Amino acid sequence: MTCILTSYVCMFVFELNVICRTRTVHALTRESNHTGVKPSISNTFSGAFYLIRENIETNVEMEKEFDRGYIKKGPWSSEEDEVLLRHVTKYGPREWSSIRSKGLLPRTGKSCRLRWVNKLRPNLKTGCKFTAEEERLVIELQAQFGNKWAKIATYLHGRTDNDVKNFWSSRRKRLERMLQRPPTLKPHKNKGKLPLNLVQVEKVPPCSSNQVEENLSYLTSYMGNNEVFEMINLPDLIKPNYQYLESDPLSAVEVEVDATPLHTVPSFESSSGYNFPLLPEPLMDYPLFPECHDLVPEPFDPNFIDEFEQKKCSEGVCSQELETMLPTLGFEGNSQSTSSNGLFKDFSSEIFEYFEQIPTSSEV
DNA sequence: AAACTGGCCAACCGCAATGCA
DNA sequence: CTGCATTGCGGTTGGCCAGTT
Repeated sequence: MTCILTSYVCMFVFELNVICRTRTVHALTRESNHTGVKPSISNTFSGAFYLIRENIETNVEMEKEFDRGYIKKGPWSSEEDEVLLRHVTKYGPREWSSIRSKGLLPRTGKSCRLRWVNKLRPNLKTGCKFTAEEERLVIELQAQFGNKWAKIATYLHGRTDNDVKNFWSSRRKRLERMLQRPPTLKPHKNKGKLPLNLVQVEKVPPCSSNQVEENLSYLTSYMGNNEVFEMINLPDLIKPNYQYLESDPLSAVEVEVDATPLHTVPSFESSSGYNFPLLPEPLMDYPLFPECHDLVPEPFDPNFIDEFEQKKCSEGVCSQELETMLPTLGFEGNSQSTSSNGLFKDFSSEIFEYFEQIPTSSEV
């Protein structure tokens, strides 16, 4: 009896999770209602489609469209998200192509997978900026692995390869732009701060975004100053294995900027070249922005996906799957996190605005 | 107030790897 | 072994938004 009740509670809570998560996604992401695309069957179809399938209505025209091979592209609707989440709940994050072949969504398997991985997966730190620590980690890992974003992302709790890639890309663009254009010190950008050219490098702790920029401004403002170029070319002291330093001035500057004084970064092996600490497994804990803590109720489970395989249930959603999925609500078996705070703490306040709008069963 | 610019991010595309018949 | 389907990954694009001119 207890089990049954627990299952029902879990089911209910998971449904809430599904609803809230999809609402959250769309509260956080900008719904592009004005994409400029003409309203056509392409636009109206996908939203209506799940209703057709879910409610087992028949709309011959739309079914024909689907059968004709119509594939929707572009932004995802909350309805589509819900359908996708239901599929993943039922079958696990797999069989992406079957979502289309079963007629659940007019999306390609690739598109579905991408949506799940980047937006719907549990424990994603959606809308949360990279912390200084994450930034530093990305820089280190990128130097170690190159542009292996998926690999790098496994070391960053709650970040997708797309997140890392975008972060790196915009960071790189920023740096490029700053190097291309001699900085003009604008007073309004340095309110209450020392003039950038007075910043002492040795006082700058390991990189945060602002500090990186300040450092860069400091460096670029001294372009042409031999002393600075000597500093930039310190890789032999700091990161001797960087081969590309001399050929890529941008990288050189990045390294200089990113190069933290050795004594402040215990994880660096300074004596035997640039040996990053071995990272056989994704890091399980790292500092977060205070506002991000709530988004990550428990350590990331790198085997999350595997658990679907181990716990594949013959029909519907079993309680084990729910346990796997429910960590996003703090139901991972940790009694402390099942408090009311823990239950909804990973949702922004916005979500409850949406939530209140959801009609109750009696209203429906 | 309008135009411009840069940052951010979601999503697409092409290619490679893998699995399977 | 081969060909096809599926999955995963990295690069790229395009749209929105906020800040600046």
